[in-house]
Amino acid sequence: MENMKKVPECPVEITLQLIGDKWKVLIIRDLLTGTKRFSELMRSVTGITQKVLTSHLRAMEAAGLVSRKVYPEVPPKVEYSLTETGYSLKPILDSMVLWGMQYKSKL
Amino acid sequence: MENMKKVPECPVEITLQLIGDKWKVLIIRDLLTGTKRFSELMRSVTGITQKVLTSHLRAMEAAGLVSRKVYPEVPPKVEYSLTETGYSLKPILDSMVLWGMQYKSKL
DNA sequence: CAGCATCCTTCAGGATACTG
DNA sequence: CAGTATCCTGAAGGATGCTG
Repeated sequence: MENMKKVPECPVEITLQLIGDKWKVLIIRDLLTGTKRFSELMRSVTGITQKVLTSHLRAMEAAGLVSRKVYPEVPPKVEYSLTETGYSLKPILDSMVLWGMQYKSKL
Repeated sequence: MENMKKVPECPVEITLQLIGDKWKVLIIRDLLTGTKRFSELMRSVTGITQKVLTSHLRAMEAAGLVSRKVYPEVPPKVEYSLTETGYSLKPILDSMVLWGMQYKSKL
């Protein structure tokens, strides 16, 4: 059973496995400001397609970072929000924002 | 001239453009502990190939994150280290390490 | 509205061989 | 040792159409 490489020893690699992806970071950034509907995310995450947004939301849901709430209405309404674990990523995002601003000012 | 999307407005996207890549994060992590030779990086960045390591180092050099020092010897000796800008990424890496550890302990 | 199903393209990254 | 040069594959992601 050498296929248990799902859990790397190194902490950074764990983090990368969960959010080491451009789209995921952008989705989390937008969810940090509060609950969003699917269509809102489609608009706020510039350039993402339905398929990609869906698959990433599913993956993050499975990882316990995002929760999905379906309202049994017509037309359908689905809201996504960060779980406590997902929200705990905020420090990482914050430092990325801070660094990005500093880097930009040096250009 | 709509091809000027090289500099996104959003700080997070700037950061992602420079280190939004699994390999780059791992390379930076290893350089944070000090100057490394090419072969040392090949070993410490588990699983990376020569070509990929080279291309990422070049990109990070161009971005001003990494400096490359060539010693005119035989056999060749090349050392890579973080620039001040590159080192300033440490808080991001630190928060990723911290988060990774916390997430792991919840599994 | 919030998706799922398909098909198709692209290119990051891997494998291999060669060199100053 | 530290690369460069090719070739090649897979899978991430884009485009489009359909539906509960």
